[in-house]
Amino acid sequence: MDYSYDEDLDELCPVCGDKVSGYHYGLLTCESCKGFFKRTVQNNKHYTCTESQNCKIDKTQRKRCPYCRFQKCLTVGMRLEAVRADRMRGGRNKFGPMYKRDRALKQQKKALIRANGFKLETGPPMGPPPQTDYPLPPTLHPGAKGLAPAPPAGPPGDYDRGPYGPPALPMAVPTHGPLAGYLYPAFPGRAIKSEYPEPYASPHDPAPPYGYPEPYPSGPGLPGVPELILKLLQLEPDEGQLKARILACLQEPAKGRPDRPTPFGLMCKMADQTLFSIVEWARSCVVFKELEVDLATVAAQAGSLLHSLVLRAQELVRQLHSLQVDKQEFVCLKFLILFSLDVKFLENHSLAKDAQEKANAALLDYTMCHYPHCGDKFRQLLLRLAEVRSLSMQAEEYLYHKHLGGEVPCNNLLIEMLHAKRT
DNA sequence: GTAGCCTTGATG
DNA sequence: CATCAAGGCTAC
Repeated sequence: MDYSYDEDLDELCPVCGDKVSGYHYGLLTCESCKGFFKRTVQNNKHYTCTESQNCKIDKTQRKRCPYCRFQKCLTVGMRLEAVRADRMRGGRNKFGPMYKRDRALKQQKKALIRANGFKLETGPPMGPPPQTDYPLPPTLHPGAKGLAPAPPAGPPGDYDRGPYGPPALPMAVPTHGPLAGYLYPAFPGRAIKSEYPEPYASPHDPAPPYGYPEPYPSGPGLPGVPELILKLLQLEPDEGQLKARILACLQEPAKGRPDRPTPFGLMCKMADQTLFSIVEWARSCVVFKELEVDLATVAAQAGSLLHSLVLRAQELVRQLHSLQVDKQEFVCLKFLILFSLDVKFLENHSLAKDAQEKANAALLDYTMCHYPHCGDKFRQLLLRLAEVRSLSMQAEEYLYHKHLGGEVPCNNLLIEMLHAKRT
């Protein structure tokens, strides 16, 4: 039989990479993941992972870990609400218009790519095909202005919203938390015909801003997530690995210094390991690879007090927590910091400026699309960004001051970078 | 339990 | 009436 959407049939399932058979529970997936998702939700199944909850899910291994498979289903955006509590067959649900828009958008994208000769770049060879053809004009972003396939198609306050306000975004699903929150407790309301019956079909507890167990929650066409954000998400380092590395480093006895490490010494070690990770990330970051920098002399000045820096940093963290920064926003902020335009003698300034503008636009798009009830979020995020920059400059001053006094205990990447900035 | 195929039924 | 995304069935 011929599918009228055969244009989409060459797409691959965002969960396992198998061939897509149509829209199922919110997005294009294969037949097997459709069935798996249905069985899991209908039968209120709870799985456990015997590994570290980040098993690779592909066509050949998808049966090995149902826990991670289901997590991935949620992460890429499959909708619990689309599984019918009353098991009513046939008909259509309220996702119909969303599917229609998504199809239209895909067609539009393809037409544009054909017309402009855009090269479809495939992401790194991991997980399912990311299909993040990121060099797309911003006009293709799911806009905040309605044109687009914004998944929360309905009015604010409907099925996409958890009890605390933030939408049940694919990415906002807590991937480590107990699964209890996501399933219908054995379909308590059999009489309910609706596909979006319980408020607890949405996660109660939005993912903590910085604890992301899943390194690559990729998914083609995550509805409402701008392409740049998808690309950045793919580049995210594995939080677990980073923590383990920092921890291992802290437990290592310092060479040639048998005395007990001071808190400041420990902080330097942590900063060093974190910096390694940031440098790794930056080196792999889109656009950043193309920058050329001519380093200049920076005047040294005396630093300020560590105590006030720590207090300010704590306050900043508190504010970020209360803002409920999600992962999409987090990667955007990181990218914006990387492309701060205050680097002197940056040669291709326009490239950096362009990258920053794109990231700004993506962030604005994203926050307006997903947090429309919180119209101020974009501005709030930028304010925090300014605070991050200010804090980092003062921390740098402080460190340099300590370094000149011979007080920085480790000869490390941190100091190398300080020197690089000041020579 | 998985996954391919079948049946159903609202929608346009 | 055709479409297509739900649920159902069943061989494996």
